[in-house]
Amino acid sequence: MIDPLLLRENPDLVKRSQEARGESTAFVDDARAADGARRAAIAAFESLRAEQNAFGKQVAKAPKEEKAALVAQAQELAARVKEASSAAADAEAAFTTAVQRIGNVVIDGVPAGGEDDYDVLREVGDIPAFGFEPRDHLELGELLDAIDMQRGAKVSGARFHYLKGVGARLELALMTMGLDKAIGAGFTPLITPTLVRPEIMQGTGFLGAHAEEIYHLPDDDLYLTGTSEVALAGYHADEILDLSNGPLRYAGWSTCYRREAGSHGRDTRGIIRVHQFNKLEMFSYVDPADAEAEHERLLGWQEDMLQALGLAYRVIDTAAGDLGSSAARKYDVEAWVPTQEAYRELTSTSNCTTFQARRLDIRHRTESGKTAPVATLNGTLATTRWIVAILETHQQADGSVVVPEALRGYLGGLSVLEPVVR
RNA sequence: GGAGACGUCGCAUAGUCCGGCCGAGUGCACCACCCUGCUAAGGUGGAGUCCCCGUAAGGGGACCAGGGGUUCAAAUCCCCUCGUCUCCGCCA
Repeated sequence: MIDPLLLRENPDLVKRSQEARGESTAFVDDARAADGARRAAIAAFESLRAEQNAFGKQVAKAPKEEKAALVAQAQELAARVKEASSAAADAEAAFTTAVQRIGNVVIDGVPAGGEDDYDVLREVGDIPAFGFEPRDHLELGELLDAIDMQRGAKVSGARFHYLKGVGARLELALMTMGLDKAIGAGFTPLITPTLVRPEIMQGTGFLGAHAEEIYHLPDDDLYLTGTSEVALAGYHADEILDLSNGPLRYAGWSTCYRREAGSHGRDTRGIIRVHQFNKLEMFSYVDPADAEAEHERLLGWQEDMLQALGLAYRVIDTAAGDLGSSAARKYDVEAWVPTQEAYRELTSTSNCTTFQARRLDIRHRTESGKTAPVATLNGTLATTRWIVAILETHQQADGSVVVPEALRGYLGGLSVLEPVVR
């Protein structure tokens, strides 16, 4: 949720943000009108309530013989209070609905427009060249007996897979390498719940435009998380944090579930787009003044990972229209996937400024002693999908795959993954 | 799955039976000051969160797990939900 004060005092800024996102500026006017109506309704209720409170004290103190008359009077007042109270509650709800239609105010410099309007910030690493026809990750995965899509489909359906043998080890190695990276940077490891309550899913902003992407268990009214961000953001919901010693940083390790509704036919081959995968996610709670610097730090750690794995990649500054409602800026790191001759997203890091924290009621105490919403940021350090880029980038003519040096320690010293003869 | 107990301001608790004098007492912790010849003890005062009006000083409202109800009036009575604990049963 955006800052109601900003809406009141600088609606034009909010409108410009909406325009950059390609969304309606009318939402801003609607929300402002709802804000005015809400405040008027609250004022009306509160003055009536004050009257009732004062009157109630008189009734309590009054001698017996006068009580009956006073109570009769109070009854009438009570009816008016009740009416004003529900009017105020309605106005409050209307305001909340209106303000929640507005996305986070994008940061200056974020390119306007939609999915294809990103800025490329930099390209790093050499695009691999092969003296042979490179195999795609699934062909390699099957040669190595590392990925089994057929059995995944048999057991769970399309877009499910088994990681087997070196495939399973590779994923654990990546995740563990990411975890070590995070721990080195001062993150606290956290293995998170993957089923969460509606209010947490709502609070993190995933029940809006992306609702159809999310698995829901109606019998228990719980949602399966599509990213550990949900549980990591919910972790400190309704709390006042102490940030006087710097940011609170968590590295969440969890399985993620996505319905992939609306992506039928896209990335149907292999493990690029699957319903269930694992992810190691950084999550920071910071003083809003430090948010943009933290964002750069998260991006830096992500790039360290890709560089250590010998992957060619580029960093893009995602356009406003492709941000999602909570983010004010988002950088994606995309690795080169040789057989697709394209960069594909491996990580994403978002600065949600105070937007997410406001909804989840996460605050910190400022130097003046007042409370204020914190800023939240998240960023990926490893996921199942990375296996795609690693296998394809480091493959050799015989179908074997050279293990990047940085990963060998996590694979018991294994330096080459060899095809399995069956 | 069955039975029961409980959920109060950072922590620990009082208040709930008998509704109004309870936004709420006490202890610890905390902050300021005072006192004390020293890492202890004592004294005085302060201190919750959110919202509304106001430039401000200040005023007002809400909040006793959450939601609803009864009532002129609810921490207190009733209902539902969530959570914690204990016992029994069951289980990968």
